[in-house]
Amino acid sequence: MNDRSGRKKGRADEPELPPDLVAEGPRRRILLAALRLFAKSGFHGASIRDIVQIVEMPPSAVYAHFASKEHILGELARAGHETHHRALQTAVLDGGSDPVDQLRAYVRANALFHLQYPHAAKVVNGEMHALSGDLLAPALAIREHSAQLMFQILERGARTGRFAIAKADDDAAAFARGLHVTAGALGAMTLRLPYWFPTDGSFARDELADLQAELALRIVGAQKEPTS
Amino acid sequence: MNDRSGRKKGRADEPELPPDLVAEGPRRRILLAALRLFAKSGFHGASIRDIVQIVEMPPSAVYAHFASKEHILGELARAGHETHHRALQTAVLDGGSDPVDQLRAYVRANALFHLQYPHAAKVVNGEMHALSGDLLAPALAIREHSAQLMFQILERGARTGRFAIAKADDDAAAFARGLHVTAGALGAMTLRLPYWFPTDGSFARDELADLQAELALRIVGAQKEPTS
Amino acid sequence: MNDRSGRKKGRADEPELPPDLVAEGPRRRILLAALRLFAKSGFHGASIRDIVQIVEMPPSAVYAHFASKEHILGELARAGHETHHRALQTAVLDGGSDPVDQLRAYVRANALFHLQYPHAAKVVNGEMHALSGDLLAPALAIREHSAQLMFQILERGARTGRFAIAKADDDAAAFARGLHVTAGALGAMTLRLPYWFPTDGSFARDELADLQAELALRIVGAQKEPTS
Amino acid sequence: MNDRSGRKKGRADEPELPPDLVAEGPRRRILLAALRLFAKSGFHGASIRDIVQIVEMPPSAVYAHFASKEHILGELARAGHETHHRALQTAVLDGGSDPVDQLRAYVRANALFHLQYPHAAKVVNGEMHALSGDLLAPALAIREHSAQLMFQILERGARTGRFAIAKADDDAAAFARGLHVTAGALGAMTLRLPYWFPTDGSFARDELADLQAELALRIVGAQKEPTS
DNA sequence: TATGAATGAGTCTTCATTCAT
DNA sequence: AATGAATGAAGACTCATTCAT
Repeated sequence: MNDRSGRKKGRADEPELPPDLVAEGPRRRILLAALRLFAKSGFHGASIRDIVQIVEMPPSAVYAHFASKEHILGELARAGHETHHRALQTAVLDGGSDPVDQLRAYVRANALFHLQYPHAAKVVNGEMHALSGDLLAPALAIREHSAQLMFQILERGARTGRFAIAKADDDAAAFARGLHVTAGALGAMTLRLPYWFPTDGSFARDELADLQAELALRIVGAQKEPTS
Repeated sequence: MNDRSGRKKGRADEPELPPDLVAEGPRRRILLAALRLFAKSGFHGASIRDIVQIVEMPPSAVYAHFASKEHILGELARAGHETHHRALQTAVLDGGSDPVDQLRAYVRANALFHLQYPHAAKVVNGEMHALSGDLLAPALAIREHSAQLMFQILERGARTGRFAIAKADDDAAAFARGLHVTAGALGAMTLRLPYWFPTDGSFARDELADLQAELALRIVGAQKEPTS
Repeated sequence: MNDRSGRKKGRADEPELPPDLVAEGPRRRILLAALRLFAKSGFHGASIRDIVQIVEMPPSAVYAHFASKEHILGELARAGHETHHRALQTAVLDGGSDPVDQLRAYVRANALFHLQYPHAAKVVNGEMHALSGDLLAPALAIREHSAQLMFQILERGARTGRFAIAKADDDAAAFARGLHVTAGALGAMTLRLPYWFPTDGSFARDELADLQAELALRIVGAQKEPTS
Repeated sequence: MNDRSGRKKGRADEPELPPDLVAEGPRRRILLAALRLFAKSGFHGASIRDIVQIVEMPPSAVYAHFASKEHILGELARAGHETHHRALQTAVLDGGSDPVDQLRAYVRANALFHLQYPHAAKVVNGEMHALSGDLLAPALAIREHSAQLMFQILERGARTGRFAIAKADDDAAAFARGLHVTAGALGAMTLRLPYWFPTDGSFARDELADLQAELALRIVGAQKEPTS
């Protein structure tokens, strides 16, 4: 309850770095500065000098901690993806076996991640084009897992009749496309949160997450009760 | 109905530049190359040299047509916003007076824009941070109009009982927040299209737009019939 | 007496281009614009584009009249030197045979040139470093003539006892050095006029020229009457 | 007393950089190279590449020491003005209370500065047009002080009858103009020294300074003895 | 004469990175 | 770990000039 330091955010002392990022001292400060700058100006729009100006180091000091600028982004991307994925997986596993509950849990957790780590979310989703090779691969792998998790929930929900996935036509391929579009909408809805949600406290994060979960259930056409 | 001649796009000869961009000859080729590069690598990630390598000009030739690299982006952003807004407005005006029809028209038009001009959509939504001053202002103004248009549809639909906007709580402020979240979800769903929809022809654009419109109606809780 | 157009100068319609510059139409306008810009920013500080922006031509149009930017300066320098030299020579020839009268005439003419063509004077004296070869040579030749003219006046004045040229020591070499310093001071005094004299009309050119002539006589230690 | 060892200057090892310029190592070498080039070709006529070619650095190395090319000129201009002003002020303060002595001291010091730092003098007087804002202001302020110092000497000398300032007419305004012209001539005479004085040793600096001081006394019409 | 577009060399400056200490 | 200086490549952009029309 002690809040005497928060300068910009309504909630003080809240970490902006995903917890899967284990770093302390200068290394942590570099990562934090880079995260903010990459989120605001993009990877190519933020220079090493911009970063060290915030952290008050000489540019060369960065290279005692990171092999290259790209490695900084790589670390942020990896940790961001891991924290994100862990949050989703934990939530779903805790969410019971009903696809409706699972989806609600997934969307809530997804939203809360994007609300708590908006900078990381922006970087993770918008700056991957600057990554390549070994720095890109692990993030992409995790991302794929998260997508699969959502697909499985949707598929199971649809198969069991808990969801009424939208489809324009009637055949199996059309169903797959409906699944795709639905997953796309669910992901997009949450992914864009960091770009518009106000940080002035007018929105409670929990409420926002609840609202997005409710919308998610509408999107999939969730039935109120299991159809048996 | 089978079109396999296009090299990159499912449909050949389809313009990638928004029609509000009036340009011919070298100027048009510069804009097109810049559009693609900005969409792929971001404004700061694409150099003038990258652009002219595609267009096969010396770097200095660009400056016979644009005052600066930022002006290229500015022109793309302006035209992109204008074409986008025109599409939305026309669709809504043609959509009748029922908020359900209006929303369907809005979302369909929005989706079709993002499907037809995916590069422009990416640039317009992801590279505005590189713009400032007189180059930024017109785009922002148009963007605000488009947002207002959506809000008016939502508000009217909610007021007339055609929509059942989600809300966590019950008071007026909660309703406003619900409106906000709903608008956010509707916008996000479409805005993310260019990042995942396959260009191999497996999706018909029309079907995709229809599916998103259907999802939109679910999101707002559209009632099947006017309540009179 | 008709003055209804002067925008910047107290005296309207006064030419800034030395009369030895025979040019009309676009060629003249180019020379005028270049003269002003070279005087203000120096040869290297004024670009062809700066020039044509004033004259409202495309840059290429310049090359119908001048072989190169350096040729523009060359023409200004040549004509400036010629007009200058002609003014000095005429004045001295009209000035009678008394060295005192000759010096007065020389200085007056010199001052009037610098007051009437201040831009040309600045360029002629400050931008010669940008000239070389055939463009430099004629100007240097004329300059040498003007210097010789002054030296002859001084020498004759000293020899005839009309002047008491300052000298620190007493031998012949010291006298030559005194001549040198005296000539340097006389030239400098006038040459700097364009850098400080006010164009608001607070100084009458004639008065200024008279004052400098009076100073010149002091500098050479002119005797009131011929010593017989 | 014969010194013919110097390669370029009559006197070897003589610094060209004004002492108010505190700099060592590469920074000093950059300033020195820039000073010479600016003096020869003007600010816009000397490129960073010209400079680093002399100093044997890559162009980027310059920016470890100076924020911009204009900052190099700014530093030269500031230090040049300061050294110049200090020399004048010291000389006048040491010169006694008689305006004649003060003027002699002022002119001697002024001349010696221009003879010892001819490159700095050229730059300080000929390249200020390339400076603006915070780089220009300090130099202009100092310059104003130097001018005021001279004016005060002249005014006091005229008031006390030690000087007979030339004037064409007789009223107070004419006297002010006479003062102006006189000051202009005194300044010009010295200012032009670097453009003509031979560095081959044929002129002793002291003699040159003395000769200019003598001319100065003539210019102001100095009376041999105090009038009372 | 005039022009719109183009051109290659050059402008100043910043980049990520390295190196000696 | 840290640093101050350095570095070569690249950044955006401007230059004087040319060329086809």
